[in-house]
Amino acid sequence: MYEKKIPKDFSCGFSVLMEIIGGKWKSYLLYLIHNGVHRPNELHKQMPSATRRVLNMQLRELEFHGMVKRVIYPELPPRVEYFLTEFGDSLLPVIFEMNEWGNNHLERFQKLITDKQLEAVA
Amino acid sequence: MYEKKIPKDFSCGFSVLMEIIGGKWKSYLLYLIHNGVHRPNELHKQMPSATRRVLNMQLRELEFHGMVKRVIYPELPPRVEYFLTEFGDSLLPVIFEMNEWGNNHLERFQKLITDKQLEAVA
DNA sequence: ACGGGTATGGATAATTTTTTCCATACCCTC
DNA sequence: GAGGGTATGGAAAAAATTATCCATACCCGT
Repeated sequence: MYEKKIPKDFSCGFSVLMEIIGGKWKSYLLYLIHNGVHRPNELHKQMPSATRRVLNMQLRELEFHGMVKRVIYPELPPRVEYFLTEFGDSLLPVIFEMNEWGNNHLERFQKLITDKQLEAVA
Repeated sequence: MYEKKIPKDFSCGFSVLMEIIGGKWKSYLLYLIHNGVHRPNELHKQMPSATRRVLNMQLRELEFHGMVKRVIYPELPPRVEYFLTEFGDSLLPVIFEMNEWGNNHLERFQKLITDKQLEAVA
């Protein structure tokens, strides 16, 4: 386990939220689980560009933070399913609003990026 | 200037938002500028644990993304002030909602962190 | 026995972000 | 001219995050 060297300051709500959903795939994981994708392998199929390794790690962090619950079925082959907790559910409206703001300015932002790349080429 | 090697995917609103406010001090910068702290040195005094270097870099990114406007006064000693753009203003409600969610769960989260540290010591 | 399915994690490399250190340039006051 | 104020950025180190590679273990069907 990696030990952080610079202590983080969780004195404001924003920093807490960022600690919980700051990971590269976390918000998408929450979204997919909310949408009925519960098993690790299924989640991976929905986001092939992520590694199983990273998904497992971020899922465990989400579990540690109380956003998802990991249910192990005593079967063979092994089956595991993740579900949102009540805590995790409460986060969805925030994620949706964040996503909505971004969508409202998506084109403008993409144009910005494109123009910058053109400029770099020229 | 640092060139990214892994291209980012800005196809969803969430990723756009995270690109804009994902930096360690960016949301706090926006908040302070909104609250009337406009000059770089004043901003630094409000967040002493950040370096002037980092603040400058993140301010330039916020400017590039169109969230703040940098105004240079042709005076001596030099004076520079940052202001939120209309674009930046539209982001504030989202930041406030993120912060509010975190505040509502602040104690629970901090207890989680504390317990983990105690566990590590034991 | 081999290939495929499930789920997971160690070790290390690569990438990205942030920090640290030091440098510039100009003006003012003492 | 020494010390303070303003604003800014290069170079490199440190820290944090993510990616890559390979390994485990068990079961099923062929």
